[in-house]
Amino acid sequence: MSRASRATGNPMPSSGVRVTVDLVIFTIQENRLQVLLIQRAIPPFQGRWALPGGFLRDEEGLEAAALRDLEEETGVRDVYLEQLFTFGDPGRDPRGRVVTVAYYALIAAKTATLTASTDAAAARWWAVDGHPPLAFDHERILRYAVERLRNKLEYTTVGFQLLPRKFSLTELQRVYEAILGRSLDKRNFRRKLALLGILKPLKERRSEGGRPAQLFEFSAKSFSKLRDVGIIFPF
Amino acid sequence: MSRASRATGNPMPSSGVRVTVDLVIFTIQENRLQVLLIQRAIPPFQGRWALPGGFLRDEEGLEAAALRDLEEETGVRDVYLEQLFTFGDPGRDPRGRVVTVAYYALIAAKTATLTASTDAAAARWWAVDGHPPLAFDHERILRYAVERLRNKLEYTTVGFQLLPRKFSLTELQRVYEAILGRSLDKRNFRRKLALLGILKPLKERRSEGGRPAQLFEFSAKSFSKLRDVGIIFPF
DNA sequence: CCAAAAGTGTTAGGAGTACACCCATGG
DNA sequence: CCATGGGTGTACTCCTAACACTTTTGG
Repeated sequence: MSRASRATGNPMPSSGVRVTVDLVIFTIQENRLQVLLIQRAIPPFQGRWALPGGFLRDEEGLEAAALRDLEEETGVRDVYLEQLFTFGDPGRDPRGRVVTVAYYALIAAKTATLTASTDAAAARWWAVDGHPPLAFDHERILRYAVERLRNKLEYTTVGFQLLPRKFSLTELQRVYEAILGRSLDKRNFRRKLALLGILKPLKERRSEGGRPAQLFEFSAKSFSKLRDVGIIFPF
Repeated sequence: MSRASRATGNPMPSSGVRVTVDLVIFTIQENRLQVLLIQRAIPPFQGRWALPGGFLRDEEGLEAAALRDLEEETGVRDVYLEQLFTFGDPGRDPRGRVVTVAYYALIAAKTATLTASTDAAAARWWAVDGHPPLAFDHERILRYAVERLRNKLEYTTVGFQLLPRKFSLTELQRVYEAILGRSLDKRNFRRKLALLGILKPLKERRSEGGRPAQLFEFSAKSFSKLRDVGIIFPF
């Protein structure tokens, strides 16, 4: 049947399937990984917290829909966004058959404004280890997103997406520690970064109750080189 | 709007979006990575080769749809199957808005029967480096699948899925070489495998024109240990 | 001068890589 | 006995991981 429908040109079958895009939006606050949740105002799962998301519009690409939702929720654009997984079990939404393409996004601390534009529902950041029960199968989606983020952290440079353009090495290390859930050795961490050569030292320093820290910015030029050579990034 | 539609309980919008599941089915033949393609009998892309796939049924899970298609095309069950990516750009299918959830599958050499059950269209294996032009955006899907397979090969044990239960170390090495596209050092390859302890030597040997080869089977017990410890698998 | 955070080197162990010859069988 | 593929060990390099004290600033 499947090949037949493609091969024989049967008209596209009518379908009760709806497509949504859901977002796992991460940030770092107080050295902890946080996720943006909204509180549902109506059934099903009234009062429960859920991942933000919405239906795919007819002439809209998947990533475009994710970016639109993201901007509606947080007011930010130009963030790291990556498709996570597509969830389509029958029965995962009591209102009908819904296939959800999940994305995750990384936004720099303090960038988000959490536009309270939308009606009734609350929206706030929750620590990933300490969030309330979630609606639908969103717990599963969130767990999967955290797992993906942890893996990506180890062989890419996504971690920088969670920091402002200028940052100290200690701040960067805190990001890694928050996501990986373990502490890292300061000297080994710094040596590895120096070796990778992907940080540009700035002339600025910043004080925070002790000796002022050298500030850095991420050097995009070296980023692509890193990817090409396939260097691994294991702390 | 997106949050609103979830939060306020608007009725599910009607949608022109259709969902299909497409399959990249890999096998190894003649020491080369092969992919199963079908030839389209009618427009659009009449005569072009394409990935097998079909529309998602209303009460069918995504993976179930992929397994059903797979069995229809090849007659095999119990194969490695993994969701690859979801492609949803408007305009990727001239017949209308189609969101495609792509899966890739690995089947052991000579397992597939290529059931010629379906009407008109041809179906055959093509070497991945040497396949004809593809319909729709299937070239992109195939490239992505190969990339994913290469990556997975390096830190998981998916490679074993392309071999029959009993195999020699040389056969296993050929699989790795075919997928990675480079030759590997025999001694290093064998030492690494011995170190991982995921192969069970059998009492059997097999002759193939030279000294008979020791046969092994994959030991599932050690597999889980490998994943838990997070050992990497880089040749 | 004290508290707080930044910054800095060495060593030992494990993994990766390169490399060449003998072994067992069939014809 | 020869052709064919199977099987084995060593040395070097590089990366990882463990580990403690000094420096610079603000109050």
